[in-house]
Amino acid sequence: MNLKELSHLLGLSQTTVSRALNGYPEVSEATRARVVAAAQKHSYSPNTRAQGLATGLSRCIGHVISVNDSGEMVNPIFGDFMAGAGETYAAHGYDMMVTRVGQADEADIYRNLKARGAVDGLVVHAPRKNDPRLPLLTEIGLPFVVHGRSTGATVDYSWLDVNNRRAFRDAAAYLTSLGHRRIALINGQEELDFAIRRREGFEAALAEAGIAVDPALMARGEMTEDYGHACAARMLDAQDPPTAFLAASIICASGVRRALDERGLRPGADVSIATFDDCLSYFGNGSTVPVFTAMQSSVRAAGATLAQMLLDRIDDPTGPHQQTLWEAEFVIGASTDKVKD
Amino acid sequence: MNLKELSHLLGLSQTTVSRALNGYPEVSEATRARVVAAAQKHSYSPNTRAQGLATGLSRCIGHVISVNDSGEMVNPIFGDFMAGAGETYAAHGYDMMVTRVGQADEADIYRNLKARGAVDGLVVHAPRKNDPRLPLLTEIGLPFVVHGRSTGATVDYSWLDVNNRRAFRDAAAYLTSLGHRRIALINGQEELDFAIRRREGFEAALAEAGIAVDPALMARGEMTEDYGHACAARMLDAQDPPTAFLAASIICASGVRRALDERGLRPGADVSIATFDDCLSYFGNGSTVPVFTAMQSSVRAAGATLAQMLLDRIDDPTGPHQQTLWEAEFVIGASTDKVKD
DNA sequence: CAAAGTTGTCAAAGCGCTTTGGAATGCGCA
DNA sequence: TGCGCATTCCAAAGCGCTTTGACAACTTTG
Repeated sequence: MNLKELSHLLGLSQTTVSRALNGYPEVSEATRARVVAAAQKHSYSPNTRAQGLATGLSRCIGHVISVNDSGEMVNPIFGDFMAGAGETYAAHGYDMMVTRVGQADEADIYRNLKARGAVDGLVVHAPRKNDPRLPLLTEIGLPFVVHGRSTGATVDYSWLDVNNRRAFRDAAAYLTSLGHRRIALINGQEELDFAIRRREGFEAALAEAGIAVDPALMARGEMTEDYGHACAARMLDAQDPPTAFLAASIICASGVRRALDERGLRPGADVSIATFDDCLSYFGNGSTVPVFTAMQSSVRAAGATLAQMLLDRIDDPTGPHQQTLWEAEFVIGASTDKVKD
Repeated sequence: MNLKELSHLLGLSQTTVSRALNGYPEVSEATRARVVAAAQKHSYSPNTRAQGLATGLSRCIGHVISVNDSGEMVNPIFGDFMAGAGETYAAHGYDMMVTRVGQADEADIYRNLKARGAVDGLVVHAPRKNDPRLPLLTEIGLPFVVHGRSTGATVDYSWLDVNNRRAFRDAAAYLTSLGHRRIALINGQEELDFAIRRREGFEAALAEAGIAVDPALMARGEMTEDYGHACAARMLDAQDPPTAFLAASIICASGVRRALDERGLRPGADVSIATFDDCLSYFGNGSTVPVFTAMQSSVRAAGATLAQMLLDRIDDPTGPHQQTLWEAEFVIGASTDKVKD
């Protein structure tokens, strides 16, 4: 069923039917009602591609997930982010496209997305320091918003970020206030901007407490459960082990916890763990009392909000950039306690 | 840059340029080389929508993720599955579209996807028993493949599934062989077909060992960490607690483990845990020796294979259906041991 | 009652591509 | 020289939609 057939059926022109369906005022309400009913009855929906060709818009948003060439790590927050963003898109009649890309051909992919007119805009995930994507996208004129920020960016851009520096500073300060002085940071990959900020926050808190940073207590890497476990195991088995851990994600933290359990150490009572919590739907932080002391911020909410920011930007590509900083909520759970001596 | 401009630049007709780029034989190699070079230089890529309109194909695959209306659970395997599928799509020049859908308007969404010509085919996730989507998609003529199977389906269809029944039968049998007789099943939602099969396998193994099933030791629900923890906590605190657990996913299992830890019980030595493992990239099952005794099957590989099956099907929509059953690999880890008495 | 404005509708152009059905060109061969 | 046959290229139609500009058919106004 297409426009032509439908308009024939109704004895109207394609113009009128199109206008009736798209809410233009030049068509009488009686006609509109008749058209809408017929469209419903014959389950007519305009062909996406034809509509896009005619309007010059794709009504589609791109999400480029970069897969680093070495590992084949998929970001665990991806699903929840998409669920949040998808809600917003659906409400505005947008589709959502996902493109996988290695880092080698990164620029090509973005250029291609633009050249093909495949998307009207896109969300930049996992921004790095001096991320080359921001100037690139600005140059080729593809509207975008960034989940996070990029230190050293030479262009202005829209972003939504969590105050990672503050969150980690506060969490580390909380641990020092409990008397901990051997605090380990199990950080994400420090190519990523948020990980840099987290480290800075961590170091600031230590400095404030007059504690020297110990490189042996700072790890960086892909935030898997196994990574959390391996780092914690190594540190706990070393001489002068940490009495507290600061983990980059609840999945990491769960690996840290496993390392404690293996050694007969109880989280909280023996060794403290604090973690960042993205509020993943499949990995909550306990239902009643929080399992982990955590800095939490919903990645799903971030997805929904960023999607809205992007749609706004597509509506008005020359308007001012929206820049939003969320504070993580700090909750105290069962995994931290005064240092044991 | 579009075809018209490019052909003007080259002093050729649009036809010739289009044919040159699409590898048609009617154009001389010299001309083709010249055209390809120019396209490269001006970074020309055909407009997706125009191309689609002309060919009648979208070169896009849909993935519909159903979000159940109550909870807002996102399937943790989603990211890894998409990463696998995306690789295949990219290699064949296909895009990947994600649509979020509640269960209420499910049929509408699928119909709409077809009517709009938004996708050339799609992957059905999380099939249920007698899943209405299979006859629906067959009726509206949208090629699809199913990740899993649907008991009671009235139509023939292509699928790839893991032998869940066998996997859970074997794992349960392994536990009984270790002397366990109080074995708990922490299952997924039993609306989902795979969960039904798992339960059947579990029950079969118990029957073979002459053990009566105890409803108090069988849970079903969304496979979150918290769910695994809550079920295990409840069962362990009851009188006559289980001596072994069979968990539906490694995330669930990790919740079960937490319940053990809280109670000072050691996995393996005190209480055994076996689990299904989807080989998620961010939640491996230990790097050297497996943490959990597990039935493992890579969901990422499933994504890649299913994508290929779908592309085959789109190529030849009337051909025979491909139906593939994978056996999970059973690995023995540190989380199981002889029953303690 | 003619002129001017409103309202509801339409024919046709155009979005950027593919593809059909020719049409030139060059070549060998009679 | 002239004919047939590849080879190489092209003009134009068409994919399904939106949108411009025009036009009837009615109202309103002076």
